Amino acid sequence: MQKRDTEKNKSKTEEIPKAYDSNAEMEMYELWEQSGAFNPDNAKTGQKPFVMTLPPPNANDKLHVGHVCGYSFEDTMGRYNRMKGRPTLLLPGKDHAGIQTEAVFTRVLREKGIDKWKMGREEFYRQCYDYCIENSKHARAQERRIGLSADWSREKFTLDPKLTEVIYETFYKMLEEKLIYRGKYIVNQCVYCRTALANVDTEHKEKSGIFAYIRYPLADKSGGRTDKSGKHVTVATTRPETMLGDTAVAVNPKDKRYKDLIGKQVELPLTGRTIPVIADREVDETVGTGALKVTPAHSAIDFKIGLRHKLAVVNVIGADGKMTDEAPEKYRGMNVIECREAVLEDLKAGGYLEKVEEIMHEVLVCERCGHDIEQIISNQWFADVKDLAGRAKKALDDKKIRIYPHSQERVLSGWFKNIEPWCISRQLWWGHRIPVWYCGSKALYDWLQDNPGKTAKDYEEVTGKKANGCGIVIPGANTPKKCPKCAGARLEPEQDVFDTWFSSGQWPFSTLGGPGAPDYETYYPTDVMENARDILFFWDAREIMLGLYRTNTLPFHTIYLHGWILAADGTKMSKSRGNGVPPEELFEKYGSDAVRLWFYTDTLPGQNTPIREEKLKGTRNFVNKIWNASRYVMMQTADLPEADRADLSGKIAHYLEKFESSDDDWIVELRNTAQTITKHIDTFRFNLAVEEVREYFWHVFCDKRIEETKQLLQEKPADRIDYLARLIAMLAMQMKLIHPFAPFVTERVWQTLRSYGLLVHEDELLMTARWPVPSTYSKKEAKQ
RNA sequence: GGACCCUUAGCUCAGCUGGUUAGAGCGUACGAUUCACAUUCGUAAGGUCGCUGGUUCGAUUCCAGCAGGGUCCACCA
Repeated sequence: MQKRDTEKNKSKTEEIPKAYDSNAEMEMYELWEQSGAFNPDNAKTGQKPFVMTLPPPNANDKLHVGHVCGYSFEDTMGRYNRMKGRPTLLLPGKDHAGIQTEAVFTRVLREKGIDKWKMGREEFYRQCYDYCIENSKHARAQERRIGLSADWSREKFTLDPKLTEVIYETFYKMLEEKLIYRGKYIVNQCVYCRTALANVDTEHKEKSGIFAYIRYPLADKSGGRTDKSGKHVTVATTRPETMLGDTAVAVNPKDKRYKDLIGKQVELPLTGRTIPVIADREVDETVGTGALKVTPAHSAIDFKIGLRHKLAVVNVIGADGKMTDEAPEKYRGMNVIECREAVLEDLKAGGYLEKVEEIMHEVLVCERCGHDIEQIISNQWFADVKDLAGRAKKALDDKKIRIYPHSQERVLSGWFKNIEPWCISRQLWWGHRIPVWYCGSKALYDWLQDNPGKTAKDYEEVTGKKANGCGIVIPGANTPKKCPKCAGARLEPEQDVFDTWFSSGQWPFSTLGGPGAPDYETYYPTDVMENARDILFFWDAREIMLGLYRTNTLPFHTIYLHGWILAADGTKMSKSRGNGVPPEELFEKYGSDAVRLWFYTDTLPGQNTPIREEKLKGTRNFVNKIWNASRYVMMQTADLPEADRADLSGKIAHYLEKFESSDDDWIVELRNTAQTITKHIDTFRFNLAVEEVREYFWHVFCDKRIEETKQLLQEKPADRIDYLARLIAMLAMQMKLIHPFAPFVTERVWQTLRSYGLLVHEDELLMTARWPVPSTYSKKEAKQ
């Protein structure tokens, strides 16, 4: 009987493979998923939930290494808190990513020879939706592969009807409170994407350009043509074509050179117009010639000067980047580059061009497509977020929200301080349509806004167009039957969509159903927001503001910003460079656990790290070490008769139960290590936690305790069961400590231990096992 | 123009609130290994902790300045 058992167990041990097979990781994932442990509703404790709404990757593409890096940190926090007994919700999702997806899918269509404009909005939307749903499948597989313990039953897409409803409610509320309004301002226009953009959607890029010095001759006293004296004022500009829209020349009032010119008229070459010379304190005497050509329609600073001096506005560049009908006939329809050359040529021919310098300067480009931004005046929807930003700033300054790294707190605070109205409308098809209707027409509404005090009747008289309504705006998702004010039935829907960040800024509560919904009541506010530094302003900032607005609560108390992963040569990974490393390649070569372990040590907050294959080999070796040490320990039990095995199992349980109070030297040492690890996780120092884990497991447990146990077993064979029990208990404890970082290998060890009947009183799954030590640091300490 | 970060061994980086011989991984050199693991083990070499001042009994750690690298913000036409 005893012999048969021995043989049975021996053959069982031989089944344990010699090297850890990371390709079998997904077997463990299936185990977790089937258990229902990802869903916090199944948690049995009454503790406060731990919640993270995971930043949704763009639905239009596969994940890159940066995404799986973020997921690794998110999952570690989730698993740790779940083991601490908190019902844990990691809520996954995908983002429709408005402008970017529209650009990507437009290109996809173009490659197939399909023109988006011919296809039409509805069909485009339908196909783009399918495209995103299809692409999301791939991302979802990658999310599982990295081990993300997310609640898939709650997965969301930003365009889901329920989320849309919540977002619309926010809009209606802000509209009613006049925090959202439609207005005519100078905005950034990407003529390539054909839409207005918020400041944050643009970036500065150094490019070579020209600095043209242009003479504006003094007009004679009658306001007519050139003064015979030949006097002139020279302006310098990088954008000569915009001179066609100039309505003044501004000089600093203190500038002696131009003192006499203030109030006089100068001739604007090529246009037949004359414009005044004005004095404005914002003009910098040291730049260029000290005389600034003022183009209110196409420069933000000029727009402001224009408002101050009530200057006329001449729109010469259209939303499509072509010269408008307000430009002299010759230039109409040209794009800005063509027009620039034509203007320079004509200025030269007329003797107005003094000189042209080649310079390097910063230009605004579209954050998504890289094309030059045009500043134009147009009617857009704006959110006045000044008050919200003030509240957000206060919360930040009061340390109600902590950012890792802390240095970003001041950066974000400064951003809140200098906030400007946020342009939330985009002239795109892909996104949430702004839910308003115009009585009569949008044109009527905008005309009435531009002409305060006027009526629809005035509109008809002035423009010669039919008003067809009273020109009010009617909020609502569905077509209203008639105008509530004038009962008119001619209602024009708004075509613009929301800025993507208006919807993703509501992610922490929109995904939970919004205020009042059961999930919201249970799981809001969330705890930690984890993402990369590059979307701090886009995303975290908006979440704080809109969270405060809609819920009167901060949506989370901590922002953890993981570092960037660069290509091996230290440059940014990018598709165009072709130096990106697909996550799959890393998973296959090293296994998910090894990839995760590398992230924790190298992609620290505020740090950019090149991908290092040697390091991944190192972490893979560590994973294998975990496996082999466990394999050895388990093998020691293989030849035990059943009776001894039961004895062993009981003693292991005893060690585990007494873990917090034991005075056994080895256990005390492990407990201290566990406390250090706990403290590091609680203070978001994942690198130190993993260092501690590795140092202890490899160089203490393996190199010392296992080796010493080998000795003891030889010297005192009678105490064999005791020694083995201690060793196995120590192993099991460490599986718990390592699990948040390397979930797959530790779960497999756990399962193998269980299949040997060695963890009879412990949880079936390691992922729901109890964390072995409490947090010992004080709350105060953690906040510092 | 403003702000932030980085500069520590050949490489990539740790080093929390200042304190005995400054650490890790990888790499290098030499050696071990019929033992759970060659995805192992041992030993060793290798650093004026960017530079210059300051605070201190004592600074890689705090402060100031400088140099180099990186990032972000910004309406220099």
